[in-house]
Amino acid sequence: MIDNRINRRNEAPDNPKGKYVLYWMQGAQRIDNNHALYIAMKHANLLGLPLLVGFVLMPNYPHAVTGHYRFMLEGLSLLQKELKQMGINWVMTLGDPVQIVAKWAEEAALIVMDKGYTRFPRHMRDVLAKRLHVSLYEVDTNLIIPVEKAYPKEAYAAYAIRPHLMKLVSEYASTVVLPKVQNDTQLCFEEGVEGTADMILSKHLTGLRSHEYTHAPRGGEIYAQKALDYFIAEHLKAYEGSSNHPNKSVVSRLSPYLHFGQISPVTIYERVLASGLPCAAFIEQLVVRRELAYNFVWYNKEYDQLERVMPDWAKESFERHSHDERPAVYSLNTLEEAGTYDAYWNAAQNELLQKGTIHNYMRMYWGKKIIEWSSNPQEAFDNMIYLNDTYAIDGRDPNGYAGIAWCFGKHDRPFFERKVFGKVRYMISEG
DNA sequence: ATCGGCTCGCGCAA
DNA sequence: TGCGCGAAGCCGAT
Repeated sequence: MIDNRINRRNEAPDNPKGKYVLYWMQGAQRIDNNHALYIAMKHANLLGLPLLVGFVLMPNYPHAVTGHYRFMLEGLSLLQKELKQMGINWVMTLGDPVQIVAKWAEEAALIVMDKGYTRFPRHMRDVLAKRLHVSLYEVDTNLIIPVEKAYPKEAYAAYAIRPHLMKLVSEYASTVVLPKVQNDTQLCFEEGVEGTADMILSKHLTGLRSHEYTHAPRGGEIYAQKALDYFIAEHLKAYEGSSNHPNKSVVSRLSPYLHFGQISPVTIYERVLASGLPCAAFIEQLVVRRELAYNFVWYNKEYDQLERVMPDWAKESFERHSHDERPAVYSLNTLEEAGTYDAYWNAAQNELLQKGTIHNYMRMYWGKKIIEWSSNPQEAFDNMIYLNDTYAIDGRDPNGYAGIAWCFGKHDRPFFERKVFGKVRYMISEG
């Protein structure tokens, strides 16, 4: 089944003079259940070459703030140590991935990379595929079912994709067993960036917009595993009973780890199933809702353009209600500072600012309210994208774009006419 | 507290 | 071609 995750991205041959196999790691920042790492190790062993894992640290990733980088760098510094212990070379370089991977490629026998799903990571991979003159393989490892194997087009709603996913999930959710490293020759890279998250932030990332979380989760594969253990032990039972009751809000807290690929959904799936507890509601989230979000961004490249996101019935409905009176109209600034009249909404916004996450249910309520408080849907949409991308640790993620689009009728059905929203589903605070 | 209706269009059986 | 049904909705009737 691992072969079904590989996409050969060019026609170029291996470089017979290559000194190493390169795994350009970007989206899957982990060792556990990393299919791209597995493929790269297999190739290295076959060719008798050492493996180089290269990560490119971009100093100006779109929308990223210091808190995002900190979480990611915490994970990378642990990862680097683990790889070294396994006999695998690691280099992290500051700059533009296309330039740097092209440079690493000069001495590589072949290249493996993980897959990017949203516009920017995807574009970089497309550019590299055209530019490189050495074999380039792309591996879909951040989904249980690779996005193109799951469904061949943009799904209208969850019901369309659900049976396909559920039919394939057990086939694809199997543990990756990494081969032993056979050649652990140490390679030397002078341009590598090293040190703790703090050191790297203060030395190399000084141009960033500063936003630090007061209650951030800690980044890294072992903390992802701990969060999973904790969720299964303490919250899975309640999740099955009341995940749609906001006052009993049960969160898996795994989405920041999933966003940076610090944990594999395969790992989560297997561990949750192995617990023996009922888990249908959680599996629905992990498999159906998550893969639907990836399906959305993969097949609809304008996933962050309101016009391209709304179904026609929602468009017409919003238009008919464009002159409805709003209960309040808030500026981006007021929203950003959690200064509305609604204490529940402010709490959700403050949680976003301080922890970098919002409970799934609350994010929908959060979004629906922004629609109600904006003079038009376009402004609401743009503000939601901005706030989520900037403040959520897992912003800039398919789940975020799909969640925001849902607030505007995407993947949903029409409902009873009401003010401002028309036939688009509305939500009110409960208790 | 619980239930059917609201409303649209896709997916699939027929 | 027709029918079932859908992310967390609301409303009014019982």
